[in-house]
Amino acid sequence: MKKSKKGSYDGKITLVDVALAAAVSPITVSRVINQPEKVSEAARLKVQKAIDELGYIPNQHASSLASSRSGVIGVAIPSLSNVVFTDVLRGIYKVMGAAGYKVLLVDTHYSPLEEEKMVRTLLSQSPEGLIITGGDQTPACDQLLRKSRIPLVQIMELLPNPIDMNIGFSHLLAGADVVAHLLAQGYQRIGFIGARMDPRVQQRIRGYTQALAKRDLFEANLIATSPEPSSIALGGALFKSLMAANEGRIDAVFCANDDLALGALFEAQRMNIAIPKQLAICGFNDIEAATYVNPSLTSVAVGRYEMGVKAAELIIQALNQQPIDNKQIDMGYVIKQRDSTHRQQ
Amino acid sequence: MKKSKKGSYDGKITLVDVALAAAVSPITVSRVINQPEKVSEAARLKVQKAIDELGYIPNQHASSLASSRSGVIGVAIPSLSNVVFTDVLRGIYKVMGAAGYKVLLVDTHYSPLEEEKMVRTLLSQSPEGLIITGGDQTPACDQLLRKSRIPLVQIMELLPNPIDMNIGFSHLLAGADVVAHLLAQGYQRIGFIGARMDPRVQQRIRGYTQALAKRDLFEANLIATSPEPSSIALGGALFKSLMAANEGRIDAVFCANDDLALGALFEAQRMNIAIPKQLAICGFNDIEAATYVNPSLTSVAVGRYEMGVKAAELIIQALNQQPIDNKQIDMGYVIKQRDSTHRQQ
DNA sequence: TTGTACGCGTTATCAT
DNA sequence: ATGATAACGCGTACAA
Repeated sequence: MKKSKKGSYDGKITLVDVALAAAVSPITVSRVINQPEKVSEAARLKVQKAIDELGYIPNQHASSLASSRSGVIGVAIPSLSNVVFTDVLRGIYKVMGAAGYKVLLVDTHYSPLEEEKMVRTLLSQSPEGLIITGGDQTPACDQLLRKSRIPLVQIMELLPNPIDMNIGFSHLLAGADVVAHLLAQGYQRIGFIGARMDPRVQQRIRGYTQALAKRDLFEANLIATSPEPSSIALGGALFKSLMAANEGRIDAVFCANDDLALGALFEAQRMNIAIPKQLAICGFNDIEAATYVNPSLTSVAVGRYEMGVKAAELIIQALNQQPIDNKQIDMGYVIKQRDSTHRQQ
Repeated sequence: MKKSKKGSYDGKITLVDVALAAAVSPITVSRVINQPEKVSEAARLKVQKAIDELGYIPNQHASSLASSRSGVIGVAIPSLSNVVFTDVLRGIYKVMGAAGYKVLLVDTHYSPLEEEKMVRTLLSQSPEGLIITGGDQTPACDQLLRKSRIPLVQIMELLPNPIDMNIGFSHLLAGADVVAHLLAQGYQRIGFIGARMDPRVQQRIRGYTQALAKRDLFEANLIATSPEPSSIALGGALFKSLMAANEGRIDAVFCANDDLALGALFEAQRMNIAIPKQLAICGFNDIEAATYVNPSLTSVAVGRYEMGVKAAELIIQALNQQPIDNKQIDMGYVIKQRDSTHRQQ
């Protein structure tokens, strides 16, 4: 089962095998694959024929090693079971796929330590670019990334000290704006429901707290949170404890995401609380259900797919040595007002 | 910026650099990383120190090339924006991550041609195993996979002719069972709403059609479909056209998935149709919202995460040369009856 | 347009 | 337990 110096059979067809079959040199085969325009029509056809007949598939590891170009972009996200990230991913895959890059995707489970481990994994694949979530890296991971000298985009939030490039929006401002919206609608006792408590949720809470405190409307028991992953079920449960902790004296709930908001909304319905008459509910992320649920759910919309696209484009620009006018991009957000927070009607 | 024969600096630290720093041979460094037990305590410490100080990260491409072990498992799914697949993915990542394998994930966009392209991409990375969705490969892709001689699992549905291993459930039986359930509840004119029309949805329709035809209850205009991706919005739209096409004479709707079902449910509410009194709605996949929406939504539950786990375990078993008792595994399904199809109460 | 020589960073093999 | 040597399969640089 060994393979002799020149292309004897071992199951794996190599470039040398193709070269032998086509009666050309290996480098010509290489060129047919990578720079067909530099090869004569005749040679190209011969080689292509051999490739097809032998079912040759290039060995990307050998190619990467020889050229130090892996064609791989590493991506690290905190969770695979959250639309928020898969939407961004779709944008990344779209652009990277079209540009001929493969995406190596890792899941950090919201843990900086896991992230560090995963970044090592990614780096060992000699990625040409990296897209990671947020700015909550361990010091070691931060060092690793700074030393790596490849284009890097941190996504999902605006960072004070980006390692390289950064694209996202201000969760702090968004949180404060939601409060402003609710106040403008006449709601006063505004509760907050949050789960998983990642850095972005914490920023939303800060925005919420600051906005309320500024009007002297903040109280600690207005906040109900859980370290567990968000879910509709958890939203319902947190809503119940929020109401209990305030003896029902709550007239609006700001939920850290739409799953929690749906849970709160469904639970409120079961408790026969009229929305938005007795109680307003505002979500975050604007998932599709927000538009169609009854009553429709006010939520904060962000161009996640577009953020993925833009992040990928930034990487590609950097790889093509094109100038990048702005290393930090604010995607902004829009509060989509719907029935669930529409008091006067 | 070149690198001389022995470890002069070029930005990339190699195994040779580490060996030099630790005053051992390169192979010893390699052993410290891959088979630490075969190295003396003293050498191990020296080498580990050098690795840490230099920030050495192994080059996986060189390793793969030399050892013909890439540590990569290729996974192909039709869509990143569908919980159904990301749930499975979570299971795959869980097991593969724990076993030290990297996952290379590609998105086929429900297209066999795209899938063939992506499979080529995957194969060029010398994956040690492959997990792909369904059995709708192009002939060329099928050939590629059969020739590849690496463990392969086809997931999501039960296939008549699996290439290698197969894990899923019968969408045909599930479709028929849903009809049986609705009939048992006393519903007679049962419509079907479907979108995207991939092979699995088609099987569900076949099951539905056969079950109805057997009782002479089938009519062509009971089916409303669209080639577009499923969404809540589309569910609402298809529901409206289904009702229009039947002049409202529909007393149950079987939706190909829960997004469509939620769309139908929300739209029915807006049309003031009482559920389940006037109309039953049954979904498919049992996403979390099905349990909590009001009224709660009957749906077909499948252990997707478990399917991902099992698929990954099959691959690993095969890689470890362990015997595999059953190359085809039926995950089964359960109809979760909830309020939306509960006529007598 | 085509080919030659060599190196990419690591591991397998065989010695010591 | 440790090391020398030769691949692994391909691309770069230069030559023809």
